[in-house]
Amino acid sequence: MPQLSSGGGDDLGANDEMISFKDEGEQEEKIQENAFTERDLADLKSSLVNESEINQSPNAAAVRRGQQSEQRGFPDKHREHLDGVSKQQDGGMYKSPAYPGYPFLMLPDPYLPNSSVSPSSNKVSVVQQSHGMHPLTSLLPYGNDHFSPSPPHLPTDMSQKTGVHRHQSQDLSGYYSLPPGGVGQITPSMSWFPHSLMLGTSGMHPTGIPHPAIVPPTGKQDHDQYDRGMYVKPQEAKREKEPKKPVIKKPLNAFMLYMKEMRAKVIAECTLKESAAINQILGRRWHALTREEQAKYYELARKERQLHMQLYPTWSARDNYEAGLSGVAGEKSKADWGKKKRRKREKQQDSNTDPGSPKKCRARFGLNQQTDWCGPCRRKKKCIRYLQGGGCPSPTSSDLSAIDSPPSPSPSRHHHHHHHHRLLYQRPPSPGCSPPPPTSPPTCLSLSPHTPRSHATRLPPEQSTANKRGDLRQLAAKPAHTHLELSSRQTNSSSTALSAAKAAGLSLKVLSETQ
DNA sequence: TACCCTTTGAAGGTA
DNA sequence: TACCTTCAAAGGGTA
Repeated sequence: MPQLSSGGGDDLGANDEMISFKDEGEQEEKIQENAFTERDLADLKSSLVNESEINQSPNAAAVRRGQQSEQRGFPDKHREHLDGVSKQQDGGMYKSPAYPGYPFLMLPDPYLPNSSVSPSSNKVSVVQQSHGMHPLTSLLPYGNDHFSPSPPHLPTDMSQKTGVHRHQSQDLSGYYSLPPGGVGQITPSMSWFPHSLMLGTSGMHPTGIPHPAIVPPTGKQDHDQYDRGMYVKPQEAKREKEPKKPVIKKPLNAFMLYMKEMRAKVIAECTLKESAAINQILGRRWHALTREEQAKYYELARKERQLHMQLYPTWSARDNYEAGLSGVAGEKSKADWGKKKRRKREKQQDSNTDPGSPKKCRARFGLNQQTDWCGPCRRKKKCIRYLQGGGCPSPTSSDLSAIDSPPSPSPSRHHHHHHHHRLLYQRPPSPGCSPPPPTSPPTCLSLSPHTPRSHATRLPPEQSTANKRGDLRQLAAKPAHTHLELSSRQTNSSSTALSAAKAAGLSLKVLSETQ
């Protein structure tokens, strides 16, 4: 999340630490450490002032750890803090019935009318209503469908492994305006009550308020996404002596939140339906957002994570991994997992072909020339510029690392990039795609996958790695002939030609591919 | 029917 | 510490 962390107002890379919002606590620290956040997020923070006292605890990370370790003994310090949080929240953001659902009970002030960021300007608004979802669903990463009535056995299942214990609901008391201390006496299973009680969602069984993040362990989520209210169908629960563990989904990150909101818009504008293409557009739009705009989503995501932590103190992302591994629960079957593992191996095998290089932008240019770093280096990731120990391309392209190819990367890497762009070009959005907004980069995939230079400085290095990931996946999935062709061409090309290709926005690659 | 694709970000694991 | 992998949403496409 470069935009938020670009230190000193320059490009994102300035401070790698800019991985802001990585964690509430970390974020807080980063904010304090980085001048950027102080300035660029001043509005955000000011708008969040009320909440900052609440959620941006001195050390949110510690809060989580504390929560997780709470089962071993919740630190009094945290308890006090959370009590304070509860009190503050009681009189604050959650008093409004306008947010009758998790997690956006926690909607920050910026999303309130009197905030510095007006709701109208706030893109974090109603999303996917077209899908018959609650107007706030867009802000409800887990969807309001999770609040469908009657999940009966919740306590039983929830008290099982996945850390769905609710005895940390003293934390929730803050979010749900429960009297401090009152919730603390609630049993793990009972701690769910605050949800329904506080939400005032009529018709919901007090005990049946499922958390949106929880989905039935079986079945494809896509098919039951609007019926996830039930962790396990009663009949199934009865049938199965050992009900499958519910799957607690990961909290949505900022981009996911953004996607949920903007997807409908993109679909409407571009008449696209293919999610892959839509997501590409969304990714570009995401980079086109201003820092402030992105900050909203990061803040939402932060709160989302925070609430998720509080709801599932012992939950770990690993749980879902393990779900796939064990095949006991989770959306991923063993077969799926095996495929992923296979793909993983393929990736590793492919990466092994890359000799790698000790050289790094970080080391070569130093901190004083971070602007010359490649994207990954800015993120303290693997340098893509010296992968092959080759020459250093124009630093100006570093931010376009997603599309820029390393000077002379391994064939495999070229392959990845190649396929990436091939997809871009061969699977363009429908012609009905409307032109991008003035302030946005092309929303529709154009011949130049490059993000406009004007945005380059804000382009998160993640784009690079993300594309690499995508390319790697494509590598595993796509035939290699085009890759070989491109590789040969590129390997025979001079660095000048490559530079020209870059300058041409990869047109060379496309051309070579179509030849 | 199940998986793929595609995006960014977060988290966890590994060396 | 750096890097890698997986998962989160979404839904048309594909085998």
